[in-house]
Amino acid sequence: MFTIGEFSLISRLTVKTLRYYHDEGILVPDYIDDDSGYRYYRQTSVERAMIITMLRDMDFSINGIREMLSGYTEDTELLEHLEKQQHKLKDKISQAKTAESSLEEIIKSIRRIKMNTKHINYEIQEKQVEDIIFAGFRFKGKYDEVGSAFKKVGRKAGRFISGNALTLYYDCEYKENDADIEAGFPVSKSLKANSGIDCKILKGGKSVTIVHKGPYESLNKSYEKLFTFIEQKKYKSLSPSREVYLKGPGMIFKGNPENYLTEIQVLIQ
Amino acid sequence: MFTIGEFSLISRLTVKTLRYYHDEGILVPDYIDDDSGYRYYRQTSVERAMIITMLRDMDFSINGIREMLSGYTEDTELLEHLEKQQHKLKDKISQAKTAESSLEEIIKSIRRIKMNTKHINYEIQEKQVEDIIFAGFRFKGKYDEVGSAFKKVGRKAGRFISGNALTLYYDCEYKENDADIEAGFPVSKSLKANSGIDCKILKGGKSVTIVHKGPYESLNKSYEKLFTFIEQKKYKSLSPSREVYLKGPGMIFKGNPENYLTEIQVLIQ
DNA sequence: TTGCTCCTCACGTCACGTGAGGTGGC
DNA sequence: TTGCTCCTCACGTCACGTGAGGTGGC
Repeated sequence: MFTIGEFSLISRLTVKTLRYYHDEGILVPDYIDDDSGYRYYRQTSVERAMIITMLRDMDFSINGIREMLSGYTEDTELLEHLEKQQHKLKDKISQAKTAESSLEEIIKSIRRIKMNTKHINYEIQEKQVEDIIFAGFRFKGKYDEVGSAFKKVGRKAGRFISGNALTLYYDCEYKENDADIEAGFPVSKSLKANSGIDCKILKGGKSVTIVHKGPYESLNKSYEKLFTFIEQKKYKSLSPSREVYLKGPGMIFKGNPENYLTEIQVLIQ
Repeated sequence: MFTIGEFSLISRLTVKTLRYYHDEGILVPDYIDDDSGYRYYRQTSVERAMIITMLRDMDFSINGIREMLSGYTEDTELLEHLEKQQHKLKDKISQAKTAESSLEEIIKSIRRIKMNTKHINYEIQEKQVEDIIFAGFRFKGKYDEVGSAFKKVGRKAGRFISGNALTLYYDCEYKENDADIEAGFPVSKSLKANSGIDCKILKGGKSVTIVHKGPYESLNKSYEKLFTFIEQKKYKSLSPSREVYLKGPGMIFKGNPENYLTEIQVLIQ
């Protein structure tokens, strides 16, 4: 006869679990001391404990186990129980598998962004910007409406998207409410115009650029730097200016705005 | 603005769940009527609801989701969360898989027993019993000690077991306490004698047999029939008699004793 | 005496579900 | 008025875990 502690070590079930199984009547001690209330278990109960553990591993409920171990379930009924449980397990497996693979996708895309934004130069740069095919939605409104514009274009352009989201600002000044904005994505091939979404080639050329780190509210600081530089160099800036969102709120997680990365590009003559 | 019921239809989350997510602060209504307490949701919250659903599908806890959606987790931290969750999911999958395959094994073995016991003849039969290689443990004791004897032999003979458990009764009379019993299994090859477990060839021969259906306590009825028949036929019975357990308490489930099937075999001259 | 094991009882966990009892708008 | 939707509050679920407060044997 083993005390509950010894039996716990043998059966690899916690003392609490053993007491619970006693309460539930699926693993009753072989002897209980009337005075102390101590539970004692025989060697033969080890086997029963192992069977219960096995069934619990198979996700059977305590009630299910009680019924199955009661000894008065017919074979056919027992088979039904087992097959039902097998189905449940199979469902669980396939669910977990799809969840795992979409999680994998998300992890990959975050890693990709991390890789791409690892070796960024935060200085003002003069560089050549390439031509791109651009699918965009142009509207007049507030700056914070670009989010829904991206969604619109995203739905249409879908799998042809070939780079980071970007916006074109056609105004030469800052406008609170009625800004002339085009928001969209570079795409791998020209798409048919559709519900306000237009495709065109954005000509590249010589540009001055800077990568802004931080929330969008502080973008003005980087604009200031950039235009001061352009003025010093006596360049002439061309409209529209562009913002490329290297790292932003993203599709799923908002992220920390302090870590947002936005490249401002101004074409020059 | 949608009422909670409308939003429930759109988001495919129950009203109760939406109220709970409100309480937990992970999906707060966009407007709450002060008088009625009615919750109202905007279109933009649909997306958030979908993200939460996705994360719940991936088995994230409400607290985990709250943290991840708070917007102030760094990328590295976020990646850690996601990878941790991925590990959890992978563990869950592999656990469920092993559970499912052992369940499959059990189902198969029960089906096998069902098949084998489907077309059984319950009449007294005269038939030829074949020679078998038998690994057994012989002891003097009570009938209900055969269980542990089977276990002993089972552990040694393991994968060489090639048929149903059987016992040999060497006494010519019924003994309550000091019965001379050998319990074991037919095996596919002769094993070395070891800790009281002995291997030998059980010679077959002409026999009278009957299949007993029901608990072991009622076996005496079938014995009576069998020996009455032997007497009538003027056969001479040979010792030991055998019991072959076609269907019994089994390795895992006790089953219903009313359905136990035991073949009694008595060799005759 | 001390330390260890055992006991019971009540409450906590997690993500909701289930009602009871009541209100408000069409 | 009726039927429907919404509300809050309290309690239930499932398989234990956590701790408080206490006992008994070495």
